[in-house]
Amino acid sequence: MSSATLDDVARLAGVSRATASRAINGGSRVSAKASEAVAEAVRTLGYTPNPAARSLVTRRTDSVAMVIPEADERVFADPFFARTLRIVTRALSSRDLQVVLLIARPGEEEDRMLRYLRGGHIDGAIVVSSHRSDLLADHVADLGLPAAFVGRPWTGAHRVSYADTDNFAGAREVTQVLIDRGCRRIGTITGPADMSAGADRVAGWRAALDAAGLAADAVVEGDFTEDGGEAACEILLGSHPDIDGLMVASDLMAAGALRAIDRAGRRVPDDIAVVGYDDLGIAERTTPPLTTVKNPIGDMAEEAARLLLAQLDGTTTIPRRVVFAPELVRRTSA
Amino acid sequence: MSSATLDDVARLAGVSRATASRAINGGSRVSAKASEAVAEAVRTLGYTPNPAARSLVTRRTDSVAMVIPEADERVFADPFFARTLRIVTRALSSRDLQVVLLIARPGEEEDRMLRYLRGGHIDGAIVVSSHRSDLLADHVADLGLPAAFVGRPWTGAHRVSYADTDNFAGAREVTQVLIDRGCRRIGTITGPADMSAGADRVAGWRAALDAAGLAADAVVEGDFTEDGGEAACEILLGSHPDIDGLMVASDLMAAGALRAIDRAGRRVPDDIAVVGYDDLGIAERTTPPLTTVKNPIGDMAEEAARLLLAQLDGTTTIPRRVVFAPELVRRTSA
DNA sequence: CAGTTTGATGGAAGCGCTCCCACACCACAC
DNA sequence: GTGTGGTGTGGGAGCGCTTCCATCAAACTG
Repeated sequence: MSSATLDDVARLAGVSRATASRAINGGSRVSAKASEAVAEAVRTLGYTPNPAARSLVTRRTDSVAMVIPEADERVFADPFFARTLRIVTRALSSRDLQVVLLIARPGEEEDRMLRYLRGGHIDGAIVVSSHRSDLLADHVADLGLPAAFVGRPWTGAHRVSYADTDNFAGAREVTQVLIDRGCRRIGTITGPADMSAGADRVAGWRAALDAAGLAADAVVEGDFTEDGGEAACEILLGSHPDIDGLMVASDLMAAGALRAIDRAGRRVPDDIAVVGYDDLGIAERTTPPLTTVKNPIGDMAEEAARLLLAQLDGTTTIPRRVVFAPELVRRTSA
Repeated sequence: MSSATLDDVARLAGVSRATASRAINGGSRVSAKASEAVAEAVRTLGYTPNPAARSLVTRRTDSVAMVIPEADERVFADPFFARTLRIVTRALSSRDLQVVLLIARPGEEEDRMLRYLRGGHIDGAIVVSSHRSDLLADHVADLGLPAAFVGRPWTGAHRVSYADTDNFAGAREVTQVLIDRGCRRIGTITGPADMSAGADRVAGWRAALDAAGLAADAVVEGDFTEDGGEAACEILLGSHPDIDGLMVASDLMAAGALRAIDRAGRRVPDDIAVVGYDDLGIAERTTPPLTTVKNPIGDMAEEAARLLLAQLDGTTTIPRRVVFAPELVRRTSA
C-alpha cells in the first residue's frame, strides 16, 4: 500500500503542502521549478493521493455508476449490455472517471442499489434498461443525482436526460416488410411490457397492421431472452397456427423463435417470414439470417455519456433528450 | 444528496457524536435508550454516513475489485465470467462488500488498472483469467493487496491464494473418451497458451495420447472464443484432413468447431468425434450436444471469495490454494 | 520613485468520520 | 466510610487532502 502522504512529498520537494497539492492537480499558480521538484518527489516516493481524503474535501468521487436493474443472467446473455458498457466506459474513462457496474435484480437487491446511489459513492449514473416499477428516473431526480438514461424511462421521463431511439418507427417499418412481401397473418413476440422499448415496438407493429387493415391480435409477451422467445413462439404457433409472418421484438428472442418454428416443421421465410430487432451480431448468424432493425446502441450510449458529462460539468441542469433513428437491415428471413 | 452529517444526528438524538457513531456501527457500549434515540434521528434525517470520511479513518473502503485482464468482448461473450461474477458478488455482498468490476484489456488499459489497485480504492481483489504477461500475481503480492485468484496464475503462484481445478486431469480424461471410442487421429484446439488453464489442458490431451501410443501433433491454438474455435478448426481440418477425434479446450470454441466441421460436410460424432470443456450451458445446446468436462466454476468462485475474506479478516496471511476435481459429462458428440 | 498589479507561496481551517482516553456514575463489596 | 470494578458517555485528536486567505517578491505603471 502506498503509505507516502502529501506531507512527505512536500517535505522532500522542499515546498509547502499547499504548493505540492497545486502542482499535483495540474496547478495553475505554481512555478516551473516547484512543479518539477514535486513531480520528482512523487516519482521517488511512489506517491498516490488517498482518494478518500481527496473526495472528502472535493465532494467528488470521480466515479460513476452504470445501473442495470436486471437479473445478472440476462445482463450477460444479451450483447446489448456488453456494447453499452463498453462504449460508456470508453467515453467516461477518457475523462478519468471510473465506471462502477451496478447490477441489481428488481425487487430483491433494489434497496441495496438505491442505498448505494444515495450513499455518495458516485458522482452520477448511467441507467440502462429501466423498468416501469423501478421508478429509477424519479429516484435519481429526487436525489438530484446527475444521471442519463439509455432508453426512455417509463415514468419521470421529463425529469431526466435520456438518449433513445425511435422504436415505434423501427417496428412499424420492419413490420411493413412483412406486409409488403404478402404476409396476411402477422404475429408478434413483444419485449417486456413494462419497458418503453417493449411497449413502443408493439405499438409500431400494431400501427403497421392497422394501416394495412390486418388483424393485430396474435401477440405473446417475451422477455428479451432467447429461451423466452422460443417459449413465446411455441405458444403463438399453438394459438395461431395460420401465422405467416412474425415480428419479434429482439434478435435474441427471434433466434429462439426460429428454433421453435424449425421444430414445428415450418420453413422460414417461405411458411413464416420472420423479422427481428437490434442487429447486434446474432442476427447475421441465425439460419436464415434475420431481417431486422439496427438499434443505434453505440449512438445512444455515447450520447448518454455526453449527457451525463454535461451535468457533471455543471454546464446544464435541465433534462435533455436525444432520439436516434433506427435503420432497416434486410437479410433473408423476410 | 444526503447532506445530514453525524453531528446533526447526534444533536437531534441528544447525544455526542462519539455515541452516535458507536450506535450506528452496532455499538457495543451504548445504552438501549441512546441507541434508540440515534436510530430515530437517523430515520427522520435520512442520514447516510459519508463513505469517504469513514474510509479516511478506518482505512477500509468496503469494496473489492473483480479484476479481469481481458478484452470486454470476450468477457461478455463467455458465460464463464458471468457465472464467476455472480457467485463472487453474492458471496461478498453478504458481508456488505461492494464488488467493482475492473475489465482491462492487457497492455492498453493495464496501467490504468494497476493504478486503480494501487490507489487504495479497494480493500482486496479477486483476479480472474490471469495471463502470463500481466504478472498480476506478482503485482498484488508486491502491493501487499489481499487477493485471491480464480485459476492458478502463471507466475508468482506461490505468492498468492488461488482456487483452481485440475485441468490436466480433466483434459486427459475427456480425451480418453475419444480414444476409448476408437479414434486414432485426435487433434486439439487449445486455449490461449499463456494461461495456465490453456496449457494444462493441452498437457492433459497430450498425456492421454502418449499413454495410448497415438501421435499428438494436430494442435492449433484458439482463444476461448466461438469464432476463434471455428477458425482454428478450419485450419486443423485443412492441415490434418484425416482427423477422427477432436478435443476442444472450451465448449464455446467447440461450438465454433462444430460449425466448421458441419460446413466441411463431415458428421459428428461419426466422422469426427468432438469433446469440449466447461459444461456451462452451451454444451447442451449445440448439435449434437457436447460430451465435455464440468468445470467447477461455482466452487472455485466461492472458494476464491472465501480465500479473500480470510485475508480481509486478517485470519491468515499465508497464501493458500484449493483445487477442485473436474467431472466428465457424457453427451452425444463423442 | 511611490503605487499598483501580478504571480508564487505557505499557514491554517476544515471536510465527516472513528476511536482513544478520561471521566462520571452506579453498583457492590469490605 | 473508602475501595474496586464495570459501564456508558463526551471531549478531542487526527485521518490526508484541498482551498481560502494573507503575505511577499518581482514586475510593471505613470
